[in-house]
Amino acid sequence: MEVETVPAVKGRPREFCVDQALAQALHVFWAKGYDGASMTDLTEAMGITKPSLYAAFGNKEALFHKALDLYEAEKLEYTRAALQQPTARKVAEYYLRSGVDVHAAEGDPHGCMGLMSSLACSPEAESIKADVIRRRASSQRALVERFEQAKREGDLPAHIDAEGLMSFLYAILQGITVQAGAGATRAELEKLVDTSLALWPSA
Amino acid sequence: MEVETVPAVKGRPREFCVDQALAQALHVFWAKGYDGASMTDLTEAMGITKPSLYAAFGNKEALFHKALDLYEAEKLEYTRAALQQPTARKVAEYYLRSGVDVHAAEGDPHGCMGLMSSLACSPEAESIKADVIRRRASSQRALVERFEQAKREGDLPAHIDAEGLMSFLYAILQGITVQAGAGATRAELEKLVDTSLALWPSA
DNA sequence: CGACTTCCATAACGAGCGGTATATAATAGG
DNA sequence: CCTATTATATACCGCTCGTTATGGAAGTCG
Repeated sequence: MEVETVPAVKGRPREFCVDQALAQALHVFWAKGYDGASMTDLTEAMGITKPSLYAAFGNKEALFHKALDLYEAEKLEYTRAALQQPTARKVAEYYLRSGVDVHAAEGDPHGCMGLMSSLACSPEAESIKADVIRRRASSQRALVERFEQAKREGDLPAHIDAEGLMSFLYAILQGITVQAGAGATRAELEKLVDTSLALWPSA
Repeated sequence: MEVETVPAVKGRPREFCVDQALAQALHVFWAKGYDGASMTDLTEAMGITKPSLYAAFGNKEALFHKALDLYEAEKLEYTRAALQQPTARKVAEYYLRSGVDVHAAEGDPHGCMGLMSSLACSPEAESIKADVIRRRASSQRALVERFEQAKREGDLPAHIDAEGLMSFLYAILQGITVQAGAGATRAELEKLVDTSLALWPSA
């Protein structure tokens, strides 16, 4: 999978890097939300003009979906890595501590891009909401299965409801992202995580 | 404090009820968020024209703040009632069960108006965010004090961090409102509450 | 009955939105 | 060199936004 140094396409070559421009667009969407990010915001941050944007990405909605793909691949990778942890408790701890790392990071916007786009987006953005909710449901399903495996392996009490526990863990994570977006300090978020883990059921 | 049946004002009397119109506006803001609710949405739901709205409420932002006042007074009253419960556990249970009742009610929009307005609002609505966050902070302070009282009264273990527990309870509530807004069923939300309460620290 | 005051209805304002038509510049193949 | 193809740059489109000016309708006061 070598990058072709010679473009082998006919016309004038584009003068910007698509991946880099997409990363800038992600940053804008993350900071301002789908509706709040105007095409002017986006093109200025991406360093390209509107026709270039439309030629390369389609339209605003398509750009957002591609940005969301990048966001999940880069920033939400921890939701997959967490499942590999040996015990349910460690899964939860990995989930929450990584959640704090990602959603209260120094150089990135605070809060969760998916959450802020699943709420509050208003007019035509129903497809955005649906996309985010669909992705979230997939992640939640994996978490339920992981907890049922943990029950079988004995590191979760048998009386625990896996779906309830997943919903619980997800709620904590959502609370983390909400509070991070509202300006909570990292110390406050870590205290929240510590408190949550102190209450986590032990086998 | 009698209602004056004779207006005693000079000009033409207004033809709509301000309180009722505000209630309609609240419903629209709750369902669509600050940015998502257009003046046309609002005036249509309120049954009045734009000049009437501006004369009675000032502008969109002032209308929102008044709607938020009404929302807190009517729908978030439970956050104050919860503090009166005799034990910290009952405070938490009252908080969470009322949260489900309010944010997944039949006739009202699902999710929390304050939360959806504190996230994602975009351009000029910074003052909205600040207002919501300020109100939230006041509620959170009361909860911390209630938990410290509970520690003194012995119905919370002494090693518990009151701020951490408040942040935890708030995160669950925020998770409830997020999941309610995303279409979670009432049964799912109640399962989340049951799981959370099962993990609540006992004295 | 005016005079005055307040409210309602229509229509319009400027600004910003997402999206695009047009013209020009840069590369490839013939 | 010429044509075809693609990217860029400028300017603009129609639309909706929040907000307001204007004219008339509906009241109280003298």
